[in-house]
Amino acid sequence: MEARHLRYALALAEHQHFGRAAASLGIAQPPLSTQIAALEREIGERLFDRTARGVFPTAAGEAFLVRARGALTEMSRARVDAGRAARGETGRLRLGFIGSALLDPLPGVIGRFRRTHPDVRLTLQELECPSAALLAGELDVAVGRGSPRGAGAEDLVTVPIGADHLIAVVSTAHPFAGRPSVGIGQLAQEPLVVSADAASTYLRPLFNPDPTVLDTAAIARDIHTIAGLAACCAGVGLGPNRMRMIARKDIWFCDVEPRFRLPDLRMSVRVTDSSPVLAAFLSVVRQNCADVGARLDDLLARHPAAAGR
Amino acid sequence: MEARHLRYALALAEHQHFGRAAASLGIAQPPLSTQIAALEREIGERLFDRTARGVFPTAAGEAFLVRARGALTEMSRARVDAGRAARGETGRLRLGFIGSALLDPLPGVIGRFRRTHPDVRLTLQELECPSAALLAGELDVAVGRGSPRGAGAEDLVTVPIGADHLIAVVSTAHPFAGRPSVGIGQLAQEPLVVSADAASTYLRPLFNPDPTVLDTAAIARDIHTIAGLAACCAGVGLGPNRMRMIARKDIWFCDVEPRFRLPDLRMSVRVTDSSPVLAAFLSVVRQNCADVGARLDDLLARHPAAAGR
DNA sequence: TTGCTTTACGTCCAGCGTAAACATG
DNA sequence: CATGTTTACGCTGGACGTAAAGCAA
Repeated sequence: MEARHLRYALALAEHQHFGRAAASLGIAQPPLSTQIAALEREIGERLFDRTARGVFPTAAGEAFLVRARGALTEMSRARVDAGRAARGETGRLRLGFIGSALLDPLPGVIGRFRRTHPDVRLTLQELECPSAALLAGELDVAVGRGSPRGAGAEDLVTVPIGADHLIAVVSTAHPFAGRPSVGIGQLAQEPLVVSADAASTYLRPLFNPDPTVLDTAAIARDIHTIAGLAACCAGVGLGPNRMRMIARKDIWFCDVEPRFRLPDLRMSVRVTDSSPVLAAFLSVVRQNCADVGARLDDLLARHPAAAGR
Repeated sequence: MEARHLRYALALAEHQHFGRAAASLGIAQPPLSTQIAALEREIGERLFDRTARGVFPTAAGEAFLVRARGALTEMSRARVDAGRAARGETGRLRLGFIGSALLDPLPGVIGRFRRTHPDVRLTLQELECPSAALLAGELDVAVGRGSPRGAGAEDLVTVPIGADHLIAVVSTAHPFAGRPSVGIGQLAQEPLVVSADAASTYLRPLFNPDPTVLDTAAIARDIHTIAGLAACCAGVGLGPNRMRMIARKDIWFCDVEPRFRLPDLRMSVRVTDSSPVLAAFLSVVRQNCADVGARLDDLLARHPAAAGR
């Protein structure tokens, strides 16, 4: 049984007339007759009653036609669904990110992606180390800080998706409140509140030649906790400029002088991942984050394993 | 797109290898390759990734395969459903009957039919005049008494499906209680309870030469009411022998001497009705009611309009 | 007779098989 | 080089068209 037989049977049922049905199919009457006969022979039952007043489906024919319609519908859906999947309009994307990414680039990117790709199942997960989950195959996109390390890292491409610099946050009751900026020297006199990796790595050069002040800093898991501890007058919080998005009335933000650049927020994906959903997501990222497109294309072109793209 | 393309794509996805998939399909490798290529060209998307480690569906391919499976399932169901419908295993049968038919032939027939044809939607309806509803096209089978009249009656075939004779029913407090039989002469002395058509037609010869005793009889719509009125000592109920199936403790049944045969219970169907469900039902009736088969065959053979059977 | 379906038969395309060429690790 | 896929090409089955033959009203 071929799809042709189904189409012919449906046309015949619709027109109730071999001649008109054949015309609607763009073929002559006799072939239609032989094809219907062949179908009936294969099914083993008469599907149509040929009467003087027209051609009508038998009980078997009625039952057959219902399924025939279903089968042809599935076939047209197969075509449509394949196209949608190829364009990344359906499917699944697992995105892992560090919490602070939710403040700046992610809301715009994710919001736009959800609007333009409403039928993609988007899994969002806040993680301490998204790139590890990406390497483990639990994610499709990781947004974190620094470059991924570990086995398989050579199969990842990583692009910066947003630069940022250090600012300070204090309670409105703190002497710094109301000041647009503070100097690094002043900071070194204060008890500090920073994130764990900031304390251990990228903030240390800031306090050269004596980075030991960081060893006594309070440690917070995310920037909301930094702001909260600062609000408690537990110390001066240090974090990225995008922390200003936090709208608490009991805190005050100061620029840090001189401006100190923080490690870029970076997005990683597997180069071996040829998922159209990922491609669609990257395309949205390109539109939202300046300069990402060219860097991404460059990296992908250079990468030896980027065959399937 | 033809069903062949779906079968080939599914085989390829299953075996992840052109050669083995082709072998499983009973064709050589190159035709499979060309057919898959043709399918991909028609869909407009690559459906399979050909890698060194095997052939794997792309995202578009995955989406396509889901629908392809669905379409082929529908096609095999089309075949199965057509066969089942042709054998009368599915479909609908509307049966109308007079209440008293529920006592004798219908329980056996309907019970057997439901067991052997559980997927047929059987509509059962108690009616005063089932044959009228059959003529009106509201029924497929009518079980009633006497022969159908009216426009279109020549397109019906009617066979007797059970003979019966008259018995009397009285209260256990009635003088007749305990007697195996009563004579017709004794009945004429008593107040009677009969059905409407019995009073007006087929019971009148019983009381010749003076059928006027029936004019004062109480009229009941069904045999349960006859028995109930008899139980109230409202009179002597007259009805068919199958009335003995009624299991009330406050009534007593007597044969009527001499035995008086009642009009046969008859089953009517439209000769123009070629529904397989009806054929299956008639086949059950044949098995349950002796002699019906031969009579039915005879009537159908003689009928000029019985072409489609 | 008329209108419609089926049968008969010739034609041509398309799907298949064989053989060779081409990619890829 | 070995394995597997694609391209090339001849062949054949079957789907189509035309013409003629049933068939029912």
